[in-house]
Amino acid sequence: MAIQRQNLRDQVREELIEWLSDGRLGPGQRLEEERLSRALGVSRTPLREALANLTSEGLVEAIPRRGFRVPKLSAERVRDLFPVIGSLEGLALRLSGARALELASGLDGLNERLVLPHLSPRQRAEIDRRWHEMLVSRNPNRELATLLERTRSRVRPYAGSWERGATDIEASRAEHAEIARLLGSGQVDEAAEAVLRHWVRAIRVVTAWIAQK
Amino acid sequence: MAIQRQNLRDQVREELIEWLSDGRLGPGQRLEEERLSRALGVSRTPLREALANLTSEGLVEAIPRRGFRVPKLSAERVRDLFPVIGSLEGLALRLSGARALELASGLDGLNERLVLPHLSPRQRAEIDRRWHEMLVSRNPNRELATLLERTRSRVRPYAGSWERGATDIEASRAEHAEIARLLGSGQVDEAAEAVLRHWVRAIRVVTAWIAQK
DNA sequence: CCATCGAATGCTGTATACAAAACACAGTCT
DNA sequence: AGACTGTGTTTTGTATACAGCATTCGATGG
Repeated sequence: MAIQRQNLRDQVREELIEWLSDGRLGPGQRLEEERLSRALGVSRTPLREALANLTSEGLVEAIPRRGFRVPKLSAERVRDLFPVIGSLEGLALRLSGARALELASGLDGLNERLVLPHLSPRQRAEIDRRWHEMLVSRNPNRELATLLERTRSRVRPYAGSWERGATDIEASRAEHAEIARLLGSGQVDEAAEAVLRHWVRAIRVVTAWIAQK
Repeated sequence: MAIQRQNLRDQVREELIEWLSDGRLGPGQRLEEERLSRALGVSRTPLREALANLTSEGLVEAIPRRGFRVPKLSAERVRDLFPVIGSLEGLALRLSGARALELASGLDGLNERLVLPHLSPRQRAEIDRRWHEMLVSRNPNRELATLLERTRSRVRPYAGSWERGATDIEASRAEHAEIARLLGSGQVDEAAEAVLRHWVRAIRVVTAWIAQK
């Protein structure tokens, strides 16, 4: 049972996150308040409150006197955010402790699907997302969980790099497998380090993809 | 020279953060929009946008149909946030690399002042804040810096625990010194671990202080 | 034909107005 | 006496109106 949200601000917020995730709002796009509010069926006030909300999470950016935009793809942002996510996921693992042991098989199951040949970049990104989601699912720290979720949603627009050629999918699969193996054998600290390395290595891949576009 | 902010939303935001930091707005307090907007000299619209903004950072919380409040002190929040901060500061150190070496003497200088006998809890908290600020000042990762700053500002209301008796000030000083020593000798990874331990140990102190109040 | 200046248009930033929900308090009923 | 209901007041949530800035497109001059 979903929580009944009572104010438009939060409903609009969730809807915008949805639109940002599925690409209906893409990087660099300008968010014209009048058009958007009509599309959402609300007035500009709750829309602007939702946008102000998303601004501080970095999902949209506000340029004074020029309104709101979806941030453009930026190699610098990838370089900065990926290690942060890696570090936070590592912390999540360490805080999961023994509860993380049982994750290994589930992680492996998802991981195998990552390399299926017929997948679209979007599908692959979705599997990867769920893999990382499962990875931290035993973490009891709520603040960490929301922080991770929010930070990860900021790198959602970079999911396009999962196209063949751009990402060495087999390398990712192997790293995932190694992390799951370490986890399964109780080497949580080592797994945490491997997660960080995994994200740091991904920087090269994604920045190269950005440059080549 | 401060950046000339052009919209009221951001100005109000900064002002509210100021009020939250210096205690003019204390934990549990209700934020009546009409009164606040009059006090700030703006209308409710930019105020609400600023509040919506602060909501997603956790500095205020929104209760539907009941407005905005300053979050109450909560032991759970301390347990959750402190390790996150510790982990992020550790990452900041590791990303600082060799640039962190030169920090040691400055850190020690501040650290000595932490134990001066005549300080108020507020002054001690301020010195501690500046110590940690300096600790991560060589980190080149902007995203990490803002994330750290924001997360740290959420635990600002817990600064009252710096009163004598509540916090073992000497223990903090010793931990700071150890971190600076590791840093000075180039053992950055060990320093990062020590920072995390430092924050984890502080959980006990601060939760005890909350309970005893 | 190109460049530069200016007016028009569209959009943002802010204020205000209105409706609906929550709260407080008093009066009434059990 | 205690609890409940009803009314008045306060406060939030949303919509709309208005002013001012930015951008764009066209006109005019070189």
